[in-house]
Amino acid sequence: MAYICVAVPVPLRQLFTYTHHCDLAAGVRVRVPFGPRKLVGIVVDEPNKDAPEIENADKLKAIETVLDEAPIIDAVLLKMAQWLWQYYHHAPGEVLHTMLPVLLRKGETAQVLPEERIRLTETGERTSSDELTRAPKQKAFFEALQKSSLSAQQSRKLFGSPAVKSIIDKSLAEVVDVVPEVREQEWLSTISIDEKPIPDTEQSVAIAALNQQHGKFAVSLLEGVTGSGKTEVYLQAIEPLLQAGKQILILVPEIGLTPQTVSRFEKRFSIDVGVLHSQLSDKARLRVWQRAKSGELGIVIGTRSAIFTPLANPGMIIVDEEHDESFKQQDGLRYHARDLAAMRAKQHSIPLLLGSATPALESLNNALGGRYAHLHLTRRAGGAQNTHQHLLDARDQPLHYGISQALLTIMRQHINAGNQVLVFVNRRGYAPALLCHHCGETVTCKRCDRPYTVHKSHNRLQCHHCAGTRAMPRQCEACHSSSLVTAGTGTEQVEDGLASLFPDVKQVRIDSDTVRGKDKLHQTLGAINRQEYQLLVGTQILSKGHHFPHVTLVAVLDCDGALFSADFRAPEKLAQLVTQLAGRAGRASKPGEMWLQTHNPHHPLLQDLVNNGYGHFARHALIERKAAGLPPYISQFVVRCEAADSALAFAFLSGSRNVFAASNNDIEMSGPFPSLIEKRQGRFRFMLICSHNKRAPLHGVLRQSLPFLQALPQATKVRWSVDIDPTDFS
DNA sequence: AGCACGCCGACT
DNA sequence: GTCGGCGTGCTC
Repeated sequence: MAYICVAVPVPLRQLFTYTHHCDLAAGVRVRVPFGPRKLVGIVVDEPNKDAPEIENADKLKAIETVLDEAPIIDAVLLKMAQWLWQYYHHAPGEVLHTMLPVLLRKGETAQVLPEERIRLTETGERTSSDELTRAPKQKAFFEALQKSSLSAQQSRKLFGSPAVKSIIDKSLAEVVDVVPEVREQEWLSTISIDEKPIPDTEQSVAIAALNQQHGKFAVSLLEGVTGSGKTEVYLQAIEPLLQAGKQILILVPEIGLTPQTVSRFEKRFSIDVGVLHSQLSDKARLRVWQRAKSGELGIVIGTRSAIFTPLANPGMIIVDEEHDESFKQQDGLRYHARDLAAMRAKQHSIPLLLGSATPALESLNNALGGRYAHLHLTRRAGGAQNTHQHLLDARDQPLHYGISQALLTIMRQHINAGNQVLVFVNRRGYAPALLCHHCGETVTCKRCDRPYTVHKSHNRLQCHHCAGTRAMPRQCEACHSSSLVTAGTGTEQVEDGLASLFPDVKQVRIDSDTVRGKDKLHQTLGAINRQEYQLLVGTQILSKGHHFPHVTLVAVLDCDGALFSADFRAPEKLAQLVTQLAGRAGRASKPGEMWLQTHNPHHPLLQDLVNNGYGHFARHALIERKAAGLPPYISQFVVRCEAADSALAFAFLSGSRNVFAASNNDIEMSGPFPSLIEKRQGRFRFMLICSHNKRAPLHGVLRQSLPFLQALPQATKVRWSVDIDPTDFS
């Protein structure tokens, strides 16, 4: 009789011991009884400290069924799981759970299932496609079948269900179940290198440096301005690895995973690329997981959670746009995919490549400190000029819909020259608030205590925190005055204003309200690049991965919010946004300019950004972070707590603070204080920030204290969570 | 997180 | 007399 340590998917920071007639390998799934229910757990190797002693072994239950013949999680991923639950102080069962595709969590088989394929029958083989001239769809399908059998699903998608059905009804083809064969390094039989540009000096240096790193752990930061050809470096750096039969894992931001990105890799190498994104069906996701694990796929591209994809022969990991915030999970297991990529690369002894035009301060600090290789691309391809950036003093200027007269004049010049103008507004909707002109009271969402955003097109108010809406009120709720006015400026109002200021100009608004769904966004972007519009108004979406060759002027309407935000990362985020935006505009023949409208034209950070660029700004911001004792020079974690009863949430964090202080009075704490968004969906939110200049003691305190936090009287009545290395304080 | 057990209120 | 409200406690 063997004792087996199992991670069970419950939010408990412990493992459970079961009995079984023989030993089981770590990484195998088992169905186990757990209280009154049955759960799918995963066997782990770690000796369980919380396990009962062998004397009271009679309390142990037996494993009900073993679900896998061989481990479905390899040693490196198991090691990563262990690191995850220790570093993020999370429940082991939940960690392993998040690492697996949904179907495998549910206990579904990890074996590759037979797939429905359609092939010609004997009758079909003897039939000529000329007999189907009157049915073109059927003819096309039939001719495709003459070349090779097809998957049933793909056939229906390509030729339509009726055509497929007719061919089968005519007994020309039949449906058969076939288990797809596993062909490791399948891509080696088809790989060919498509025509590729000759790299410039900087690119060659980067590629050569990366070629030295094969088979060993090394991290490189590729700091390359927008349009300098980072992707070309990725392509040429992975080429020898692919040819050596090594797999490449590429992480991209959520919004950056476009069909164009994928097809660029597919086209260069003529190989299948596995794609993992949030909208994939569970079945499709499992299939990519299987093909990556068996070594069939040469390249896997995916968003954050793709870092958990198993690989048979890993050769390199790439994190593109590594500064992007979407790499940090913001609920549940709050991991950072970039950190995890480093951890994983180390375990596999393979290189990690981080690429960005605007590196995260954390990565830049590692590069400057010599822990990462630092590679630079400073020239835009094709001789394109950098966009010139200027500050525009908006003080005492009359603003028309949030735009100064000076800026309007510049916009008119660019439009008259036949170019496109991009107006960047950091706010959706019409206006961020509706307020009473008489008493100054704002109309607020009662659930969130935040001003409603005015959405004029629907004539409604919308709360951007809880998504609740209400009709536009006629009177002030406080003084019953009927003179309600909008305050501040959102995309919708800018769009309205520009329509009256530039009545002759076609404009389009791009924000999450106007472009719901990827298709709509791509359609709009296509129309923009065909110059169907001269004026573009939009939010953050515009800064992510799309190019606007005809835009020669980028106008940023409000930089001031970020300069005085309670979030110390706000200036860095603004600088990244502005720099990314500048990089999207103009081309060789059409140099662009950017105007940043501000009430603080002498602010040192803005001055630095505009005069010296992001690289300089970021290096300076690092010095400020060091002086102020902020990350990455210190470590942080935050305890968040939310409850309908605000006093209860506050009390839990006060109690937590006392627990931490008792454990180690060296750690610095601030709070508990309300979150930047104090109330969301009817719940009050508070946080307690804990910092220390060394990571180990900080984590030590947390490890010691967690059982006491769990035992606090409020612990079961509130929702609380721990966020290690927080990046978002909203 | 689930799920059962348990102890008080308004109903056929 | 019961059905059901959700507070408390446990899960190898």
